[in-house]
Amino acid sequence: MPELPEVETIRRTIGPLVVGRTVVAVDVRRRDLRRKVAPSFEASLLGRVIVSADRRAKYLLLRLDDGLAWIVHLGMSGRLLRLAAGAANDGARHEHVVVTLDDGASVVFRDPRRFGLMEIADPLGTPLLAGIGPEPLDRARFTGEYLAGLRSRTRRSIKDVLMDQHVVAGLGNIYVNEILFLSRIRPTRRMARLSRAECETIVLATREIIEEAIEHRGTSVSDFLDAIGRPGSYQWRRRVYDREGEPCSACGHPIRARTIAQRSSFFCGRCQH
DNA sequence: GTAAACCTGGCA
DNA sequence: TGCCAGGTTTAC
Repeated sequence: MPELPEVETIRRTIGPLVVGRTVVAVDVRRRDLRRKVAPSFEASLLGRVIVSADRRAKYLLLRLDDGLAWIVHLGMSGRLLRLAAGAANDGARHEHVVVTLDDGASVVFRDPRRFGLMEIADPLGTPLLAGIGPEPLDRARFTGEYLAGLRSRTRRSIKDVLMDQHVVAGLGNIYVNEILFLSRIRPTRRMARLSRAECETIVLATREIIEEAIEHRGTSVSDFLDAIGRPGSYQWRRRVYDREGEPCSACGHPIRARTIAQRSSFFCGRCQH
């Protein structure tokens, strides 16, 4: 489900509802997520005050009053939702972790596929966040010069490179497809064969797409909902993702689909070179 | 590099 | 029944 804009949307919706609250109960119903939830998880979270809600790449960081953070990755199908005190939640499945706060509300981690993960750790020390590339909206670090510097000795496609979290943080399949369409560059193009100007174009397109997607509170192509159950609206602005056969918004040529870097990819064969 | 793995649900 | 899905990791 979630790439950077969706995680950012979760952060913005859940932050004001949990910051300042104390954790009064922690219920881990299933530990076997993508990585096993540590035995110390409950004790590390219980009694702590949530002091801020931050995001790094696709990770949500709920910082605690002891300097550690409750770090959550939503994987493909994960959701973090806030249930008000006494809210009916009958028959809900796949709710693997429930954290109750001192106002009676709870934060629920629901993840049918269990590709998500969570831990309590120092964000500066955890291997989870080590080596992640610059945030795409960081104008100082994610630049055309930076991208151009990655061109030498790699045979990787630009799509593969942009989805690599070590290169740039938080981009996934939907937004990389959109970014390359806006850049007019085919997802199959070899990184090494991009011009410096094309690297600049990609950086600008990334910023534009990601800012626009955050403004629209993410993409709900099947089931993404924010922490209070609202869908995003970026799916109505998509130009290529999951639009195989539909006319290109720029030239009318049908959008093509093929697998690139192990993921379904969509592009206009006329506009993108 | 690419393929398969993790796991469940939805849809043709 | 089979294929696909917003992600990441591991193994040829």
